[in-house]
Amino acid sequence: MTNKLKTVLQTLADFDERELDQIVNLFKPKSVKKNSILLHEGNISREFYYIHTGGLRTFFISKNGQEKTRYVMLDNHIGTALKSFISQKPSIEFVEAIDDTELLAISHQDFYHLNEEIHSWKNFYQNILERAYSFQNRKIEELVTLTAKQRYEQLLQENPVFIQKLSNKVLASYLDMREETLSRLKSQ
Amino acid sequence: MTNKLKTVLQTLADFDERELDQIVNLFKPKSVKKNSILLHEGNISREFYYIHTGGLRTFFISKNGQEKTRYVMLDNHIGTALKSFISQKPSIEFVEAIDDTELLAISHQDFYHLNEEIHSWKNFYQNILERAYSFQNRKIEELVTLTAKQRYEQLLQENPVFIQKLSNKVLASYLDMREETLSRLKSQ
DNA sequence: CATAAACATTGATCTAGATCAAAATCGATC
DNA sequence: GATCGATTTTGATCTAGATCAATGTTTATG
Repeated sequence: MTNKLKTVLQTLADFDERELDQIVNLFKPKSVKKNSILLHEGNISREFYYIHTGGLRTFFISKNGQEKTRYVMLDNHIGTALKSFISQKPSIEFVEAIDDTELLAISHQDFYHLNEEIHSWKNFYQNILERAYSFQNRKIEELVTLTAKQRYEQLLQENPVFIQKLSNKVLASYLDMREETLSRLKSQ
Repeated sequence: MTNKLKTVLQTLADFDERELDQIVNLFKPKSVKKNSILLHEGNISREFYYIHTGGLRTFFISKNGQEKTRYVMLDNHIGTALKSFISQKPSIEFVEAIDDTELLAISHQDFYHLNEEIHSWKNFYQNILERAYSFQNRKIEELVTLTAKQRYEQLLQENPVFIQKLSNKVLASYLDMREETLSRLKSQ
């Protein structure tokens, strides 16, 4: 499990073997059941995750009670409720397991501590932030230029695994449409 | 003009006086006329701006030819077409002066060079990225949870200067609605 | 200053996707 | 494996905001 994590870390910054060992030792294994909540709205996001198997999603609940999925992490991906993790202020987002999940978690404290201990960790974090920014940049473009159908078809092309692994309910909220609309799009 | 820039820089990271001098010397003054294009779609974003007076916006053009304003910088704010600036790949965004504008610009080369020369510059850049991420995070929340009217009213409350300084055309595209819709909301 | 071009307003109509409602299917638990 | 709750599908209707169109109003340019 930690070997795969090392590979992922190396794609994001230039660590030597000793540094990688030091880093992955700070990632603690965790098993969570489907539908369990790892972070509840109002609490501070204090962990950063690497997903070994299964998956997590972050979502928030709108004024009129609808769940809005912001981000999905599947096998071999990393992430967390980033806004609260950055600011260490209460999160408006939940983090939830969308499946039985095996993951590795590093605490916020250890994460920031690595900034001082390992020079490349700053580059790693910078890289995470740049990617998170670009991801959202694209999401905004999609929201303001594409129809529901186009958003669905683009995901089908670029990330079909999402459509296999997510429930319609979650997938619809990720694509910013109602379940009924997604159901109709699928049956075309 | 450079003194105000120093103040802004200091709110974002911890620089000493010597470092500030070194930094602001890399920012070159520029005067641009209203409606002039500082960055054209397809070109690489090679400058980062501090706006002294006037304002810039970034926008892109959708498949069906509509302008979509992503980001607006007014007096004493900083920014650029960030995605292309980060990746140094061709931009899908334009940068345009929304008014006659006096600004200071630092080149991408100098900007990244400062990463090696001034330790706190990494923190500065990290801070910029965190803010850019959070800004977009919020924008997505607004797009998926608020009505056109609510988005307009929120901006009226939080940033009325935008409503004074932007043309209806630009403001409407910033709020993701048509000019006609904005016009109707304003006259209520 | 005149004239064209860009921008803003107002009204009428249209439509993508939401909402409401009910039936059908799936899946966890005893 | 029967049962209850959650999820998905299907149909009917509604609506926020887009689109289309015409007119009024600023603003740039020779």
